[in-house]
Amino acid sequence: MAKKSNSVEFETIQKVIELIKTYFSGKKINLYEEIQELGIDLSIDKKFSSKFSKEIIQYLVENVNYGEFTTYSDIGNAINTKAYRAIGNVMQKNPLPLIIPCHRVIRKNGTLGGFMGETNESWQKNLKLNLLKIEGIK
DNA sequence: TGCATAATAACGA
DNA sequence: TCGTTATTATGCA
Repeated sequence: MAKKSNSVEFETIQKVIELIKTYFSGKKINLYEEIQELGIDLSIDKKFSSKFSKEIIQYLVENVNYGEFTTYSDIGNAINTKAYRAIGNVMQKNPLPLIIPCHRVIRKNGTLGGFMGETNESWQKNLKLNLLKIEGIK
């Protein structure tokens, strides 16, 4: 039976789940690369429209690996802007949280910042903290 | 505590 | 569409 080019085999999904399990077990893997190697198209060009947002995401997937973290101002320096709030806006629209490591972006003063649109105490923000703990950051 | 700074959503016209 | 305004996962004086 013919499968559409943009559909994904169940087997592939299982592999993705294994990757995520591996990630949560504490092993250092690059989810973005590993998942893309399974043949799933995660190209940033398709997920983000503006050049501004592409630069931010590219910086993240290329420079912030497992166990590392960055700050909103670091990203600002990297792409030559002081619009730190705009960077947060891009994160909020991240279609692939976890895979694109927006949880590794924290505030310069050491506090967490937000996650998945939430700034107050919430399960989303708590999740961010726990992800960082798993990676040995916080 | 205020202001700068860029993107985006929400409006009206 | 297009201009204006409010909002934002920030940072710094």
